[in-house]
Amino acid sequence: MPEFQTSPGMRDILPPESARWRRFVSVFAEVAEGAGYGQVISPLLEDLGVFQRIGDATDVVTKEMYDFVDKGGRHIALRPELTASVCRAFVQHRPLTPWKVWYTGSQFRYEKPQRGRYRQFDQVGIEVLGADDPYLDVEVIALGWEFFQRLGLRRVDLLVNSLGEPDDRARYVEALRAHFSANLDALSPESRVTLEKNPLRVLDSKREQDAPVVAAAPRIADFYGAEASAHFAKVLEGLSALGIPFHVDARLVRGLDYYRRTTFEFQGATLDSAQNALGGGGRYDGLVESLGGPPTHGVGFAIGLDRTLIACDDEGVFEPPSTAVDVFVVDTTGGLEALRLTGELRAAGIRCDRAYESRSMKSQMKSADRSRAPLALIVGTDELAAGTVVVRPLRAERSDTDAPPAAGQYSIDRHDLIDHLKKALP
RNA sequence: GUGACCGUAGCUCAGUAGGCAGAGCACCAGUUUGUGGUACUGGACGUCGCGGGUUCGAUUCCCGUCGGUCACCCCA
Repeated sequence: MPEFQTSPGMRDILPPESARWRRFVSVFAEVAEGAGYGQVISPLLEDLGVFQRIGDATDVVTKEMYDFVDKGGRHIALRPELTASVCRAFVQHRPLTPWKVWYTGSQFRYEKPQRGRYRQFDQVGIEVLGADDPYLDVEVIALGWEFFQRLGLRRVDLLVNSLGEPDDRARYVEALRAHFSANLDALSPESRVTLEKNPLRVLDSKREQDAPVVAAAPRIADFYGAEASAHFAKVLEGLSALGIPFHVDARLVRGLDYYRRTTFEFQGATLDSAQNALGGGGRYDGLVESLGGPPTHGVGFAIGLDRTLIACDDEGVFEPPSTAVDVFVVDTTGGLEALRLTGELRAAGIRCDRAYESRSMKSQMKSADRSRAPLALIVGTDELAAGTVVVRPLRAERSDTDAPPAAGQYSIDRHDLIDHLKKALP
């Protein structure tokens, strides 16, 4: 074991997986920018208070934040999520509304790591600030759905719910508290603790013991006022109009307290229930205000890279992209010619690699094969003297084992090489 | 934070009732004096996660610790 390794819950993303990450983000950028969303790049660090406004009943804020006092005495936190940062940026810069933005980046939560759950994790997401249209909720959900489709995922379930207006929600929480308190004996000890802090979360319990009491709990739908009912009905109408399959899950409550009215979650059907949330979001009217801004509507979602990529693996879609170069230069004259040639080729936009340390031709050809380049360019003493280069197609089936080793290759004048390659390469 | 299981080569894993550390794959080289897939031959690679204890002797037994996986919790 090396002396130094990554901290718990932190990882290195190496090639070729790193190329897949980059493409993941670029696919998301295409979806978002194709709908008029611009990218926000916000700092990794924020004043601790920005996140404390999210709510003091959420573990993300109370137990899981990386925070410290900087050299200037400021109390700083590594961002545990991005919605609060976006809202802070909105309050600070006051852009025109509706403000439609997308983002990507690392977030930090001090949790015990598991598969699909890391202390530094990446998300992509969108937020829209300053519009109350229920069809906007639908647009936001549809963009998330579209993104999963583009990745090739087919086994993603969309769950939607409404938490009602703040008043509705407050009355519902009281009803829940009453219900669970009356059935305290039947609840698991863990849920009794949860009940004290946040009765909504008890609905989320995965313990079998809690199932009967949870099933008998009051339904949020019975507490909607006229406004919330109308908004939710329009959301469902819009989803149906777009042909996006969904089901309403009255027990869907999200972990962050700021959600109101619409909430939704994308679940990977191939994942175990413990870590099956690929992404989620909802409407959070009121968050901007709590950060010192004007009353502002907000809606958005975030999608986790790790879990979504695990789902892609499970479904066998969105493979890592090939990072192969176009040609591989083999130089048996000492390497200076390879240095010149790769420089010229790269300047001409031809992607190329080479071998080093003056290895044998056999060894260099082996490297060429491994590089997955379609062509090898071979320069030996004869070619160097004659001003030519041998072009050898690689990766072809060499079924004819009796053919001479050099079959299929050809020599070309050094001056014609770049033009020739530009035509020969796909 | 709680609980269970696991840490031996770059990777996947054997193994030792406590006595010089193993395989397959991968890597390097040769068989092939200028040519990549197969085959054969050879080579390099380990503080057996770390620290302490017991012992003549510990990778093996005991304790601790760090790391990983899984479940709870939480969430992406």
